[in-house]
Amino acid sequence: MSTQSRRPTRQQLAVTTELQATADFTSAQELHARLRAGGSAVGLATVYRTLTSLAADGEVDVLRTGDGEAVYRACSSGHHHHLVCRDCGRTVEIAGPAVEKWTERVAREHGFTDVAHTLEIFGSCDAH
Amino acid sequence: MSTQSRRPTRQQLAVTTELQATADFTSAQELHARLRAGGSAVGLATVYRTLTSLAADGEVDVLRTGDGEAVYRACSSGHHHHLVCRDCGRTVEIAGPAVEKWTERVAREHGFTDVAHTLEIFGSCDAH
DNA sequence: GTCATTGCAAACGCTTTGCATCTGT
DNA sequence: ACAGATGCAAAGCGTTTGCAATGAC
Repeated sequence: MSTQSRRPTRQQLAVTTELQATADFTSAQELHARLRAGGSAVGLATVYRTLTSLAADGEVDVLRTGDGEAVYRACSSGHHHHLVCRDCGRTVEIAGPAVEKWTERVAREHGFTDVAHTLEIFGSCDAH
Repeated sequence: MSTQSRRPTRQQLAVTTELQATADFTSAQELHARLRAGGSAVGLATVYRTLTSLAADGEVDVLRTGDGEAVYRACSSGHHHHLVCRDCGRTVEIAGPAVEKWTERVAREHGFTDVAHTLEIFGSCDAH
């Protein structure tokens, strides 16, 4: 089902809409509960399938909470990384042009093309 | 059991020793398998309990892989990243002092302490 | 002897999947 | 009509926990 084409169905539209209506990172379970509460019931499996597919196409950001739950958020456009508090889960978006260039260069130096990367920063934020 | 006091037993010693013998982040399962293979069998639950406790006391770093598995590493062991070929799986170890400093600085600027990070670079290597 | 630790297996929570049904085009 | 999406319930996986047995001091 994945790459490049989604949204033919009521369910997928409900998921993407609900996701975009939420600024914060949201778990699949929570999204599912919210949809159900909002009247537009969607199967949990479908929520997972849609989110997985959206993530594969890079249309949403995914990351893992400290206890291993996946949380999703509609991309706020462009490429960026996350600074995540391991205590409270607060996240800050980070842009780092220097890092982008560095990864690109290092990869090329080793003969790699079509370069992509993942970077997450963890710490304890001062709200503690 | 937790805070500040561990290691009275053969099992806990085996876990910490094996962990320190490994530079990279390692999952509980893998550690368990390695211990078993190495002759010093330890129950899986005990491996988990020990790692959790060590992590709680800040004696090991913990983070989550992309698929939600927890991986552990003895603090202060050599740190590096990986450049991974998405076609053949070939992996190159990368050291990037600049990136280390950058993540540290960015995190501090946002009031985060106790900073750790994950970074993986993906691409297609020239062996194709 | 006392109290913490171990090991096993059962329980858990999140996620994925098999399969029959339903939908969109 | 057909390919793909859906829903349910069952299976998977990593992780945690209850509890009796074991081990440390």
